[in-house]
Amino acid sequence: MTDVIDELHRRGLIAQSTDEEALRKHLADGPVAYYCGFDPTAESLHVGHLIQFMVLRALQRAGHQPIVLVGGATGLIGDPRPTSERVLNDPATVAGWVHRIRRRVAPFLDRPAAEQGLRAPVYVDNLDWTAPLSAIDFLRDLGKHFRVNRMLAKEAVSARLNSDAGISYTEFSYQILQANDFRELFLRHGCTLQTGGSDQWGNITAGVDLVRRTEGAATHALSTPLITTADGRKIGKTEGATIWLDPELTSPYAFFQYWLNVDDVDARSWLPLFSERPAEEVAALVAESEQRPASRAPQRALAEELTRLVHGEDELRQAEAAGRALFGRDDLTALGPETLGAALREAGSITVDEGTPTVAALLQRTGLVSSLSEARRTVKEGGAYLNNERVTDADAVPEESDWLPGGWLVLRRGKRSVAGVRRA
RNA sequence: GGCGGGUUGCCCGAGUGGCCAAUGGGAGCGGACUGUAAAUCCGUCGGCUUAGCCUACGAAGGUUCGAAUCCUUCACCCGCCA
Repeated sequence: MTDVIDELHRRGLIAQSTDEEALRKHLADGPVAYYCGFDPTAESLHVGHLIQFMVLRALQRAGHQPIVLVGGATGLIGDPRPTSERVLNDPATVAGWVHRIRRRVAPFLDRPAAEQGLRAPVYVDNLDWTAPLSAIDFLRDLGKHFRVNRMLAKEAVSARLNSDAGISYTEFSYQILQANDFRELFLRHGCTLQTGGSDQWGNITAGVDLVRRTEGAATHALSTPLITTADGRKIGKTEGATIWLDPELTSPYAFFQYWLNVDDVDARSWLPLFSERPAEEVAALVAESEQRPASRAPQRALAEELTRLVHGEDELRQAEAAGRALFGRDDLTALGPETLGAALREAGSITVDEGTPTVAALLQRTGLVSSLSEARRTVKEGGAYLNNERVTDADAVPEESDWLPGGWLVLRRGKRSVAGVRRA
């Protein structure tokens, strides 16, 4: 059996760790309960969170016991960002996000448990033990174990102390809550390893320290590096929009397309992180990309594997088929109403009931452009297409003969943005 | 508390009475080239009922035929002095 730590290193998933030899030995001694926490700061997790699941899954495959924590409590407090204070979210909203996120996250670890007989994940919410905590308990039982000097030295805190924004007492306290999570999970589930992003390192080690002080036990920690594009931007942000894991926010088609369009440099460096293929296959795909960039081998592998992981096999098939249909540049009438309809629904579509609006209006209504002025501009620039034919008059109304079988119009802006219009 | 400087479009940054929807750069968007890539080049880049009109240069008033540009008050930011 290969060592998980070796695998994680090979894939570039480890940024920092506590005593690595001790951790290796600990993992070799038998199943270890380990956890990673996710704070509900939005209604869905995004592509940036995927890397945590890669770590969780690798450990699960190695026979260990995953625990997934959704921070119903810490999400109400907010961990200090280096730049500015967070805006507090409404408790009811946060509770809603907790449910939504938990539901979406299940397949990552539940599926391997069901299909490969691996250990099923335990789901917890830190609100369960944090809400009952009184101010007296908090200050006497937890606060006594934290030296302010050390708390101030944590990177997240010191960055804020040196900024104009300063830091509220609320966010300053965050690390105590996260540390207590580790302690609670140690006591409740025998959890001895915490994983998370490198930006969480201070909070994670605070937990390791707390468990040592209060329980006299040694625990471990691993952090993942921050994944960025070659030009230094965070993963999963395109044209200002975030790529979410929730299909209601980012369609499986858009998700698939995001990975397919990653540029060569990033695709090569990201593939080992996100692919669970054997090392040799990953290396071969990267080599192929270097010799024959047009193959887009790493991009395809990423798109395929991750769409399958996040959205499932069926959605993957549909996203792939939609891409093929819409980017084929073939005669659209050759597609057949079922294929065309399915592809356009994946890509995004609208329905018109009364008389057909102008092309400009349709561009706007499908969301391909944000205003009529932009629609006119796009047409003028030669970037608008109706059924793969360049549109020259923004105010023209599609003719009867433009409607494709099934009652569809295919609208495109530029090379990649496609939307369907369906006649009711 | 005193003195001085600043607040311009997504961001940076010109503009100091009409020729300003506002120079330039970046981001974005489109086109060409490609591989649904990068780089490069070209174009575009507030809105609308688009040869015109409306809204915009921190906020509110004022002067003027006419203001981003002048005056007054307010808010915020940055220096120097206390």
